[in-house]
Amino acid sequence: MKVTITDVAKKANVSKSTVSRIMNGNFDQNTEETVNRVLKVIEELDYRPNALARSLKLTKTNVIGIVLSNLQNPFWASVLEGAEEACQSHGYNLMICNSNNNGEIEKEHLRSFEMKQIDGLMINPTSKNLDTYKKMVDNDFPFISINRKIYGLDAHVITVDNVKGAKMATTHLIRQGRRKIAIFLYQVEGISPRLERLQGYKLALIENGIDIDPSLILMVDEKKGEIAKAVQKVFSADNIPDAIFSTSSMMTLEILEGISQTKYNIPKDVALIGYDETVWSKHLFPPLSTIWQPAFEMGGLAAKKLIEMIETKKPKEVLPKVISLDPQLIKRESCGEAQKGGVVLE
Amino acid sequence: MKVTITDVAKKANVSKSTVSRIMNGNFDQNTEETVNRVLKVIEELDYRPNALARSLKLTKTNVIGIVLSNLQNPFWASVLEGAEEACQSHGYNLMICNSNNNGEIEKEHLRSFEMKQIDGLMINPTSKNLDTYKKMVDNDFPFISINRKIYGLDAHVITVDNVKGAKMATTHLIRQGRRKIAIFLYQVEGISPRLERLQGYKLALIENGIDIDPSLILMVDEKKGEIAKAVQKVFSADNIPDAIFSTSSMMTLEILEGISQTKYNIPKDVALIGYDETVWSKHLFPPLSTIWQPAFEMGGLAAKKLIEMIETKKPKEVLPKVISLDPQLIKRESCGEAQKGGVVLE
DNA sequence: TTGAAAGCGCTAACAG
DNA sequence: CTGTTAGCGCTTTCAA
Repeated sequence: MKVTITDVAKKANVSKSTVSRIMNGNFDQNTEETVNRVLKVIEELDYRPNALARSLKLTKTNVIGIVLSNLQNPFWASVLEGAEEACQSHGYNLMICNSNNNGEIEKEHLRSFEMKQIDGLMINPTSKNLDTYKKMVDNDFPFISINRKIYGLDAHVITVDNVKGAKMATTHLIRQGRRKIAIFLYQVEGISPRLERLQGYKLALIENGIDIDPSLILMVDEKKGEIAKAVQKVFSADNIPDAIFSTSSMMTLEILEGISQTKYNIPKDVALIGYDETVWSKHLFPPLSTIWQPAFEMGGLAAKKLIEMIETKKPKEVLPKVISLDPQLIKRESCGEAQKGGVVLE
Repeated sequence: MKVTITDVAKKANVSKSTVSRIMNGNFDQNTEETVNRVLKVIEELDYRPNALARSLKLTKTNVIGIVLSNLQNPFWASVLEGAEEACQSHGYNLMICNSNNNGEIEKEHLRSFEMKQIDGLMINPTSKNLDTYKKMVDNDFPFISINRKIYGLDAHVITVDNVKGAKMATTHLIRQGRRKIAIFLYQVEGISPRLERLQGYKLALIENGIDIDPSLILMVDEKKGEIAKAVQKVFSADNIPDAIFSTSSMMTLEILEGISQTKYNIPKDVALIGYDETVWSKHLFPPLSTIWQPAFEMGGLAAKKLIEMIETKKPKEVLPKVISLDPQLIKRESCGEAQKGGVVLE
């Protein structure tokens, strides 16, 4: 049924080796006449080499695995697109799976990927399978972490500078005259962007001589409705914030909704800035200030680096191990100063 | 280096066949003693079968390919998540690629997928490679089209009823008292959802005794800025619409922006309804009425159907060939009637 | 310049 | 109940 290299060889009256050579572009090892004849047969038979057999022999699949945790978040959709584009242009295919931030599921996926003999792995790690990550790195398996650092493991990682981003956001609020700045965070759980955004927030306050008020640090569960609760709580407390720093784009929408159910007004009573610029940020009411992250670029860089690690066969020698990209502040009306003409990059 | 079935066999003092049988769960073909011994060695050696070798032998990879065109669009992100989840729960891996709606790129991806011996394909087809799709279907290769029908090809397809959705949207506008309803569409180019949404729009008008005004049918290029131009054009023409039906979520944001630059007000002067409910719809100003589509479900169903086609080995006998899911109307303030309490499903 | 043969790691008759 | 063997489709030495 399917046409194999043997079929081509027979029809062209040559051996499989010859076909193989020609398929792989070693034209100068054969007479022009044979080359043309074989090429013609390949065309006629519409022969496509079985990548499985080839990979088995070469122990190289040209497949890269990527495990992400939330494609609803446009940040990750962009990362994926960036990674896909880079893979494609370098001749690799992408095998994707979704961990949903669940360590068990992640572990299974990694196992499955390994059996499928992927050439390398890009991951937004749950951070719950340190031993597994470590084994890969130790075994010189090409591995790169995207967005999250893995504490206690000297792995390749590419992130956006979260301390910087959070500092920019918080500082912007301070410059707009706000002092009682609340931060909304998902439970930190040792996840580096969360830790670092909190740190950036604190640094900005300290640098500006503002005391850190623990009641303004809102750690919420990722469960539905938790954010609304937190908003309600903070606005019925003694110390009502005059600004909110939301550390995730999905969270921001819920905060907006929560605030709309209070008597407080954005930005008059409370300024709001969100992490992650999105297509909808500027269309919110009021238009939302955000921290933009180079997501597409990050995905692309991660893929390129991984491919370099794969192709040099010396993952550990591909430097630098840590790449940290720069975020940007996008100022809009939600922080209190109507920017005529819309966006202002700092 | 890597541990193979031979290593396990040697260490357990059995043949490869025995190990293979046990790996595949045929426990009753061996004495309990052997089974345990082999299992123990497998564990000790941390043996993971090479899926490449297995697939080569079995001509079955448990890999499904998916080609999409735009992950930025949350609709597709949801489809992908749905598909991924179904694959995962049925023991399949997903290989993903992005055609960017480009026929050439799509063709290359399909070729690459074929060589990688994927078991089946889900695709949002560009519709530019009819011959390729046809060959797959004719060869009994498991193939399913998502969201777009492929005219002239009797392939499996799963869509959301676009005529119905567009009719619901348009009818809603009419019921709100609007008569001069404009529709914004990307160039149709034989793409079924676009054709059908236009058709649904027309049907609604006809059923309500409203003449179709060609000047209110705005076909725009997918290039940046084209929508803004179209908005400007329509609002400086003689026949200014009192409602707009936007047929894509990204488009809607641009229309909103365009309108904000006119003197017209939503919903007072012009009502707006968008295709595709998104996380941000209800946070726009004013909150946007939309047509919701079961994207996650569609992805999941497509994957399950494909898997059935794969596993029965009789793709053509898996019925029905065409699945059409139902959209829903979500009413919000952008169409002119403030809905207290927010969402109202019809 | 070309071919024969071995082997990548696995499965599945078939035989015992 | 278990082992021997052939072979999936390819690449690559080695020899001619």
